Amino acid sequence: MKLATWNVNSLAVRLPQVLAWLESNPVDALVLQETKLTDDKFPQADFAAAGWQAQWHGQKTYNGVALISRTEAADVVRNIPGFGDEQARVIAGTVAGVRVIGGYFPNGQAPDSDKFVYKMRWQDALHDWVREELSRHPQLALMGDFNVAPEDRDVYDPVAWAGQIHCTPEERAQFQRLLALGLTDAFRLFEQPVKSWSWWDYRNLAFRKNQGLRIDHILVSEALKPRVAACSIDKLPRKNERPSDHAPVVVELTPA
DNA sequence: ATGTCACCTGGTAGGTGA
Repeated sequence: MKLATWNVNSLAVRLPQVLAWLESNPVDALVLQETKLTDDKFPQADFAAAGWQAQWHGQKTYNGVALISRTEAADVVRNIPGFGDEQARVIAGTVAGVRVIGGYFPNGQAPDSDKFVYKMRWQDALHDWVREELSRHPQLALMGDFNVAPEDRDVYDPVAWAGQIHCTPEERAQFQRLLALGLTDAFRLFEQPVKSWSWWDYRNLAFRKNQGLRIDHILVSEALKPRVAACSIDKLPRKNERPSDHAPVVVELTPA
């Protein structure tokens, strides 16, 4: 069984790439971020024609998430229950016995901005809700674009990025609070190449120079952790002619 | 090199967010 996450930076632009990637990578579930589509524009028929189920939660212009799966997701939740939010950032569902939560964490813009305050509030709410979800669904994967580089080894230039957005102590503390719920960063369960990133800025020839951050993550619960067989970042789609700025992250699970 | 991309409004450019 395989699960994956990918920030596609506009599903309208990237739909052909997503369908092609799914054909080469037939995962059981894929969560998407930054679909940037209102719900009426979601390309459900295109996924269905390719043999995929889809659940989605979108809005105009910004954000937007989706859960693509081979079998239909059960108990689907959109956004964090009880947390009033205009922004479409969460979709969750149970696929093949695993609770899959896909999140597009707020960017935060800058540590002294209102958007950073929102990022912290959003993460507080997410934390408390994930704790409840874990009690209901021991086998759980929280994955998505976290917009946080958890450690300096997740940053191409940690000195330049020190204290900058994605690297502040507050964001890293929030990441640790999620781990303290009993979640594990699946990527770090394995030896990985140094300078492993999931995002490269479109500017500055960052991908060519491999200047990136690892901000897309798959966190697994204690009950799911023994099943994790592999976890990797697929850089291939970032080499496309018109790529997303993010690469997919994939986790492989042994059968339950 | 702040060297890009995607979206919007409202127009053939400028602003916003990432």
